[in-house]
Amino acid sequence: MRTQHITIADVARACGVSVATVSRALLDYPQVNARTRERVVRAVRALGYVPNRAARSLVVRATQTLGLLIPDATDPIHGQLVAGFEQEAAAYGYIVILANGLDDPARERRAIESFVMSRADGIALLGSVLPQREVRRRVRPSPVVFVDGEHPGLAGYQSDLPTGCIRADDIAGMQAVVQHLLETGFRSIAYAGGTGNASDLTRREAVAKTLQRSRPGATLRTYVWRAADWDPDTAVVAAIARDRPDAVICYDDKMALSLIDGLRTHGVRVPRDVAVVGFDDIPFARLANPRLTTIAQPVVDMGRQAAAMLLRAIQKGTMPRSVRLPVRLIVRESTVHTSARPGGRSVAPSRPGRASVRDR
Amino acid sequence: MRTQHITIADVARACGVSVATVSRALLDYPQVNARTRERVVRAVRALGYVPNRAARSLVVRATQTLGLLIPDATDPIHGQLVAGFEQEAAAYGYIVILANGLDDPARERRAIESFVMSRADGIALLGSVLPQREVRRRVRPSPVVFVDGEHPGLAGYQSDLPTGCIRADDIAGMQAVVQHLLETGFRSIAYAGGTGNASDLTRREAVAKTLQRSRPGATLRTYVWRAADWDPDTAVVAAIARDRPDAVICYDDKMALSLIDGLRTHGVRVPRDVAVVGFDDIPFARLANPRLTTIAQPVVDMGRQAAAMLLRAIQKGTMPRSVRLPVRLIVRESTVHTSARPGGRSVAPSRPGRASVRDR
DNA sequence: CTGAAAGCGCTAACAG
DNA sequence: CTGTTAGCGCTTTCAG
Repeated sequence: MRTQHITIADVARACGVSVATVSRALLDYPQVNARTRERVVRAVRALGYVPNRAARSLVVRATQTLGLLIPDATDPIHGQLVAGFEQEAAAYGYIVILANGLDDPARERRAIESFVMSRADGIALLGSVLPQREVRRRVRPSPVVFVDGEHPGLAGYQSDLPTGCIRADDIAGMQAVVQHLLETGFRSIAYAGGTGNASDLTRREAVAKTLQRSRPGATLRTYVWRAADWDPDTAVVAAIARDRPDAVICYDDKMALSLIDGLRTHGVRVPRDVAVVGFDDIPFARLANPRLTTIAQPVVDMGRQAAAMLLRAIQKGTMPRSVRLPVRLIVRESTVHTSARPGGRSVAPSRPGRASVRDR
Repeated sequence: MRTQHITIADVARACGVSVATVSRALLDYPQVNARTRERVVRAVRALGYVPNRAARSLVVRATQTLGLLIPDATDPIHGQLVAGFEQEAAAYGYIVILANGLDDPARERRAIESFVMSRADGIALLGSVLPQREVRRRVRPSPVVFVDGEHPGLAGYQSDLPTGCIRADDIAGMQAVVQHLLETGFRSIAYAGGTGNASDLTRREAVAKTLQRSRPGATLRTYVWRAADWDPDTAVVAAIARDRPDAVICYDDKMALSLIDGLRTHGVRVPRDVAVVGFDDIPFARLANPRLTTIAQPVVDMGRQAAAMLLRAIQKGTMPRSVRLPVRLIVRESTVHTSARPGGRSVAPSRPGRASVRDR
């Protein structure tokens, strides 16, 4: 345990050259003699030398490190983004330091400060609950990318900064959902959400607007789900079981699956009695029974793109423009009447909306 | 973008003291004059100074960093471990660098080397596919913790190193499952797995042994699932639909849920025609329809413990002993005949095994 | 209580 | 092609 780490000086001594030569050999400088390099490489292996990144980054003023903040690693959707991000970063020799913000501004500030202490060359924030300008100020001069910023002030997605923001096009997604539901013949459509963050507000608003466009004067009944992730909000479930709207659009898949489970306990059948829609297309959406109609966000890709944007910003010194990524409506059983026979096949909706796919 | 970072020298200059004093003030040395400290703190805030961790760790020979390798952030079970690990690390002021090994030895070696370059004070490996001694050698002198090591040589869980290993007690879990199935009246029991890693081999073996103990001579029919995570292995599904074993114990919940979904397509009812058991108790297990009987591992806690063990090893210089954590059998609908009525309630098994709970 | 100075391990001029 | 040397930003003796 108390062994010191091998340093470049040890290697230099071992093969009778200067530390500069060892450094150059390891950095693949072309001017080093092939035989010298060979000796160095051999000594490195023999001694088990591994360069000290801290020392290196101190002099080159770059850490080859990206910081990634996510709300909560427990959520599969965040995990997928992490996977994409880490993959892209690793492909370019960057390491990633990870922090969970838990939707708490204080924790998020601490995480950001930690990234700055680590002098991360770039920082990505998923679901940040802080104002974007505050973040920019804190991390300056490192580039930041916001993925699905959730600061309430961002509701409507109009006020994302012009560069360095990545978003799925929730609004288009919700329009497609509403259109699909209406075309399928559902009349009373409700929304279940309630986190109060930007995307919750935006999604609800998008549903309301789309609904009003086709049926002026209609108001959107909204259920406020207060339970934590995965947990059923029994009050909401009971209310929906009682009200029996034709369809409920949920904030995300987790909520939708919880709701479906809760409704089953109440003896309410989905989609026959109440249709349910989710958001995200987590892997379980298609394994649920009934399989869940949802909006797929390209999450892994968003993670990859976040890293790629940072890498480009680091290299070029200028942050790429913000992007809005397309989502896909995936129609599955939870919004399509199944035949009476248990285990029966799904029936296609009359006319699937544009930009939608039918699954299976 | 091109602004230099503020250094401790800038702060010193700004308040007319030496860098040593600034350093001491920031490190809360008791001997600094209260008024001096005040001036320093003020300057720090005014200038937005954030210490450079690389510089600091170079001199103190500690990085306040933990490395965490997981197979794949996409998997919810791994995400939960990450959450626990990061939480514990953060609570003690450590940052975590994350890498995905993807069950690939080469990637895992690269990740480990990266941790060593970062001079992580401790390293945790989830589902490592490398021999434990090789890993120890590579990371020396840093402490390593193995969580659910998956190197095939570890099958049977006899050969985990005596210190620094964390494992769920899969074997006890499988015994409880088999016992539960037999007591519930299932006779032909099959196993579906096939990753070939340590826990797959061990779980299968545990099932086979337990079965043989109660019915000598019985052989365990095994289905080899070759599809990737989440994807149905259509051949296996078809085979099970044809063979109709009374119950299938799956390697993990993902496989179990895929299987259930596949069987539904074949018109095979779970549990009426075939009962299905998973492993892990991912959040979706209890939202599935039928709700999935499974073995719960304390994953978040395992993450926390992994970090705690490393922290203790860092502090005391000696690694705690390996631990085997208890698991819980959670009996849900997928192994209990439901009433004919759709949406019907579950019926309790005659005598739930020890260490098992009934859910809901 | 504070300052000067010596590194931590490495890279990058600058000489040779 | 290789060696010498001056730092990178910080902590920590050692003197005052």
